[in-house]
Amino acid sequence: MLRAARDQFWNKGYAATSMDDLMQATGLGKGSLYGAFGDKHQLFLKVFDAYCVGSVESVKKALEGPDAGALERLRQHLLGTATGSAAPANRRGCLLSRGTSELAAQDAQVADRALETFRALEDAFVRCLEQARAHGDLAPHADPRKLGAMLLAVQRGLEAVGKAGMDEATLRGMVETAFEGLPVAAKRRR
Amino acid sequence: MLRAARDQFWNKGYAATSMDDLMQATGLGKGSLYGAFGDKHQLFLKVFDAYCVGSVESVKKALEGPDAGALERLRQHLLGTATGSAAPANRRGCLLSRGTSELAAQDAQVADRALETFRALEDAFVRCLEQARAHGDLAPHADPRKLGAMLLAVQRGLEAVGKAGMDEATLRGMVETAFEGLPVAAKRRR
DNA sequence: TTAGATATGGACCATAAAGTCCATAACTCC
DNA sequence: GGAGTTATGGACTTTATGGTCCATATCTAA
Repeated sequence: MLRAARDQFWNKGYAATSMDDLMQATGLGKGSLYGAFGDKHQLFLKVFDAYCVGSVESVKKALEGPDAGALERLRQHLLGTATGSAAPANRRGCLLSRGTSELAAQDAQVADRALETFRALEDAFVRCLEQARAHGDLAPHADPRKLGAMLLAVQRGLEAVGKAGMDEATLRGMVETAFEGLPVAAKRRR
Repeated sequence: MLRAARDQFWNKGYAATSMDDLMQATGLGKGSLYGAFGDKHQLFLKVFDAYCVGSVESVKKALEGPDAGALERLRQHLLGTATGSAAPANRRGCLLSRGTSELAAQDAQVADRALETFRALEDAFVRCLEQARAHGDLAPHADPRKLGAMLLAVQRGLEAVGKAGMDEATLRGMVETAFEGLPVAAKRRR
């Protein structure tokens, strides 16, 4: 039920989604919607929050695993974002981006929730990079925090340019290039 | 006059901006607006297009110069984006991002214009990186195209997370980290 | 000055919006 | 099964919206 509302906001944006759209999408009457959520804005917050929770959860799940494959997991995850952001099917992009872009400037609740989510995504990246460093895939002097933040920027950038229709190869190339810049452990000469 | 309309769209978004807002902002009557632009959508396209032209132009201007300082110019430019995206004053972000996020999925004209603009920005970065390579600030094997694309992703990412209120230090750190990953010319030992 | 053309403002219209309200339906618990 | 309570749908109200239309103002050119 929240999923139907989410899809409406996701496809059309907040301002362009009317309560009638939401009624039709959810199959609920007006009284029920207002009774359960208060108003459009609160309903959006509920939906947005659920989306943020789900996003962070799924990223964490995708990145968790042993130290050995950590760097490769992260790489594959970002390549997946690239492919996903480019797919014409997925033209609506990401609700986190869309909601932030449309509302954050004038809605502190949305901005706060978005910031928290970005930080959580960054943290997930950072943890993965720490594992990679521990395993020796990353140089000992590498700074997982800074690298994680940088990769978050890349990921959000993929989203942004993907929505304009940038081709998949370019998006994947962005990820590859960012990864090529990571400080790898010095190769031992023997 | 277009500037007033632009600021409305910029501050409130496309759907949330009413023709009354535009009338009030521009000081024009309804007949004039419709007579001159057709409708709200066409007016937005005009505004959006002007914004894209202006953005590309100003980036090109900021990056142009001799080979010697090219890499540093690019670095400073991106650091400027970081600071600008973080500034609470500039909370509305960038109209290119906002418009793309809100409309690109359902409006091919906006998507096309945005894509063209992203490509132009990338090109400007690429040219700058070519200069840097020619001057020896970048390794001979560096691929300016791929690096430029990656930096574009970083830049758009700054925008995205900045709108959520991410702090300036983190944003600038993202840029610094991305630059630390660029392939520099091997240091000569003598 | 003036006839023709064009630009302008705002009254006006039909529609769609967010939100209220209430008669009824569906549950709960004895 | 029935009294009391809560959830539900949708008619309704008010306001705002995008867009049309036209009387008037302003310009142009001879």
